[in-house]
Amino acid sequence: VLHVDMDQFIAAVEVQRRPELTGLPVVVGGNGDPTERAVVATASYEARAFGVHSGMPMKIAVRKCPDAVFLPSDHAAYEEVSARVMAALAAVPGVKVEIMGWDEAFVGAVTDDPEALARRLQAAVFEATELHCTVGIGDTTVRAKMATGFGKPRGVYRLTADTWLPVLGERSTQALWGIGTRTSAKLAELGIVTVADLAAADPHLLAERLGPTMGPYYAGLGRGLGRSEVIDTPWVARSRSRETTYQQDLLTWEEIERETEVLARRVFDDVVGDGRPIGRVSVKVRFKPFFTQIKISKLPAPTRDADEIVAGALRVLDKFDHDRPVRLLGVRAEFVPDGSTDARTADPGHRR
DNA sequence: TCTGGGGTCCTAGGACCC
DNA sequence: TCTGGGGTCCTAGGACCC
Repeated sequence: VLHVDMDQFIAAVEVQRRPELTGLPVVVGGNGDPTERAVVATASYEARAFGVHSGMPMKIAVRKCPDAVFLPSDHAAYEEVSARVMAALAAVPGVKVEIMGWDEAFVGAVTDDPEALARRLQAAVFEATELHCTVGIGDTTVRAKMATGFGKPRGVYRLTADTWLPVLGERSTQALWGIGTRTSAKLAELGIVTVADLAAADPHLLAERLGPTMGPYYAGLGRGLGRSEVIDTPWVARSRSRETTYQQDLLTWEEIERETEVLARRVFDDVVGDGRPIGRVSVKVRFKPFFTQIKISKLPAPTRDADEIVAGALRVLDKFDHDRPVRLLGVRAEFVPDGSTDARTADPGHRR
């Protein structure tokens, strides 16, 4: 299993089409206006030196680095480059490609020389895009994914069953793919702090404290265990959603209903081409100052009709408090589940 | 200090039925 | 009048990822 991850993807795309930005602090996020409610999608290395990082509110970023170049996030541009990256990978003979996001993919192959294959993948991506990537190698998706971090930038790195603990054993469990701050804190309460601790933990205890599926999964994660096959069948989306943070809080219920309808129609536009019916609709409301609730409801019957999706969203919306300022609204439509299960589902925690 | 947008899956509890 | 055990469906909330 190889994990291909583009280096500084968004910043690299932006600098590539504006070479005059080379060497400058560049911050991409929102619509490029750092006075608005938005967060940083990517900061160039030069901007990072000022303490700017992705996820940071743009308002904070401009305070830390007032001279940075602020650019709007341009999804269409990143998608176009991403498609070329994925096509270049898929064109390498003898590989399977599993796309994991705009800028990363697993590549499966049978080879005696995975490092040589990794270099071939890097060359193929560079030829197609003139952009650089890093390749991690492992015998599971977890080992390959974790290896990538050690190869950045432009490198190749391999993790094996033998090197997993020597390399990662002393790191915090939070370094692992699929363990964030919450789970890391829960594990710490059990005395499990490092990857080595987790590797040695009792799966039964973890099942008791973290759930019958996730507990044993985390125990395996500590040892680098995971899926060893790359699945190249196209991903079938479970849902589509649209959400908006308003620059000014919405204050009247009429306005909140109007905006919910706008979002619901946008979701309809996204799903109409798919052909599959919608079975459930959910609405997300973020109240002032930052309290978020999601409510969901099954539709009376599966539908492909715009008005029924809108009506469903408005029925769900009506269950929220009517008299509080709203800073975000979201609408999600779920396709009717089709019963057949994707093998990726056997790999809990991430998108599989 | 102010916290985006788009996704996936797991867990737990209540309602309801036999 | 007070009550077990098992199962399914539904929704809310949580956690994580890119």
